[in-house]
Amino acid sequence: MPRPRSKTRDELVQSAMWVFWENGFEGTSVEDLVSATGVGRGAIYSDFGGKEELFFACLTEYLETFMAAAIETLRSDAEGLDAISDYFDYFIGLHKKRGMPGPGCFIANTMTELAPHLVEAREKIEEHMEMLRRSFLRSIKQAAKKQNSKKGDKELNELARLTVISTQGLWSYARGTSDLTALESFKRSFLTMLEATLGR
Amino acid sequence: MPRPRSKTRDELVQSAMWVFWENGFEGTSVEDLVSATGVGRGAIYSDFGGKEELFFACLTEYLETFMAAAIETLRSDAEGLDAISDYFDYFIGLHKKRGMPGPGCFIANTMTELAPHLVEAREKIEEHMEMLRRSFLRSIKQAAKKQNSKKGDKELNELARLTVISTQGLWSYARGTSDLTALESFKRSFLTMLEATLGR
DNA sequence: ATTATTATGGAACGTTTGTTCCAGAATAGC
DNA sequence: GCTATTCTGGAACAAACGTTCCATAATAAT
Repeated sequence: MPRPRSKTRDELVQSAMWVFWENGFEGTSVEDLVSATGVGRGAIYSDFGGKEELFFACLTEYLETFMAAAIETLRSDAEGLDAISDYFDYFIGLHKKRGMPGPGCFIANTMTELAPHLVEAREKIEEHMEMLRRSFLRSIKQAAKKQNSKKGDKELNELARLTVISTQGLWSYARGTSDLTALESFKRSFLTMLEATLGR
Repeated sequence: MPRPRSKTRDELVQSAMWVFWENGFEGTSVEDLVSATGVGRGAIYSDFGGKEELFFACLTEYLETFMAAAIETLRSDAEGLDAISDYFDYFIGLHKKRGMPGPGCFIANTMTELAPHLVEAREKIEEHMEMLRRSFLRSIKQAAKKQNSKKGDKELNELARLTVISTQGLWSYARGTSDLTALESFKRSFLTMLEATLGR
């Protein structure tokens, strides 16, 4: 008996996600969202309550779909540094598809724009960073074992966090340059560094 | 004969710089600037023409004073990796003084927020990144020589760029965490990695 | 003191912002 | 075909935005 929706809630979130990802929270107006999603203002407010709630729904969607798939590359077939290489390829592939300067990482963008002033955003981001760090740690431990590394647990943990932070830097950098090869070059150098460091 | 200024143009830029640095371009209203600088709206428009022009003046000020001093740490007394360590300390010291979550790096913030959509910002940033890369390269070459590294010029160049990107990641990260020790930990790990990589 | 000159800061501008609201459109069951 | 239900999208809103403008204040020169 209800009138059917032209777009489901999930479809709306997915369309809006790209807009927020590219332009940030402040850089996106509700008008932008309306014209990008093809949905009326009423729908946004009846479904989410406001721009900020929609933004957080998009952030969650990003974590649960896009980012989850990226992390999945760290847990699938490849092992050790090869897995980390796959993680890079996943993001670089996106930028190859979307063109440069690219969208970067939605989480990294939000960290820069909102985290200092919005506790809610900061908590969500810190939680995600922890998950990413643990996934990197797993691959790094595999690599350390394979190389008979003498590094202790504490050092491997620090390397995992360093990988998280450096990686966020790369995705930020991807928003500021037109040079796609810089991303490939970073990946190569970073893996070389990791290998050299573990081989001690 | 003219009425003297309550604040010189340079003082205005310096006050405004901190506001833009903390809150970004979109996140800062002209009202914010007025109350932060203690200057009337008229002054902003007669001196700069508008919000965007003032923003770029602040970006330039940041590069010429704050960032120039940071790069100076790479060229002064310390050599090789010690110089890079000093560069880290310079920024970490700022965050120690200002409190966490910190302001990060004005350039890195602008790269994330404006670079994809504003060519003018992108060019200014790319130019600065090049300068920073060359400065890192100088220190890295010193370190390579000291360690009798077998790395070729191409690899050292890639390491310098990686250092730029990773570092930007750290300053972004500083906006999203309350944990100051994470910055110190990153510095330590990163220098360890650089040393291990060069010693090959 | 008077005048000439220039910065000042608040009033007022038209837009654009995020949000609210509701008449009407669109379907499912009868 | 009619009714009940609920989603739709544009009209309308106050607030905030960036910007313009000008009477006023404040000095330096006369």
